[in-house]
Amino acid sequence: MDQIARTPKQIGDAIRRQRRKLGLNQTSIRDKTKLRQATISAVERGAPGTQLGTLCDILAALDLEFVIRPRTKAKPAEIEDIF
Amino acid sequence: MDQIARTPKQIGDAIRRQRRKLGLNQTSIRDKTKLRQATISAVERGAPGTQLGTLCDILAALDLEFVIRPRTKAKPAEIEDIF
DNA sequence: TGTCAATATACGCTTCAGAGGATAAATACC
DNA sequence: GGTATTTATCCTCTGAAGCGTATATTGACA
Repeated sequence: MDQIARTPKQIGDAIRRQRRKLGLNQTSIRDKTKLRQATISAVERGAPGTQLGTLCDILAALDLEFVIRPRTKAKPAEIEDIF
Repeated sequence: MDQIARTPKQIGDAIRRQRRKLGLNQTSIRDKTKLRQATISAVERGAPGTQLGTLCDILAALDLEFVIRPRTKAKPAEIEDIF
């Protein structure tokens, strides 16, 4: 359930997964935050230029949080989007 | 040991803590990445405009990773820098 | 296959991150 | 206190994020 994320792409994926799990669309996230639907889209697609504030706003809207920890020996199965 | 982080400030703090734990200074992170020392400084100080790519580069240099998970009921002790 | 919802892109605009480069201010250490 | 190291801040410039708005594309489903 917890998602390991080391790249913008993995972070975007984890966000999209959780959003869908909550049965929400990008527009509803836009309403919960002050972000545009286009911005949500960019984040989920892994835009590396996404700003930290933007990301934190989205996480809050999805009731998610970051945990920062030393890297684990990656079981490949847990890191799903190397490419 | 794992750090909960919900804001740019908390993320910056966790990074700084780990960097120091590893006995590194900002200049050595600059050498491991292609970032300027001034940029490392800004990230650790919690600049909300920090870009995701920048952040991931720093995490990699410190051998850290993100985990994204549903928010836990915060024990205040674990969330140390609300202000 | 046609239609509506959902997501991805586009244009123009403003703002700001991070670059190079340099220096001030703080911290540590003798 | 004096000095060296480390971290914060400043200047200018370029690139791009996110904005508003609008539209194209994709996806879901009857």
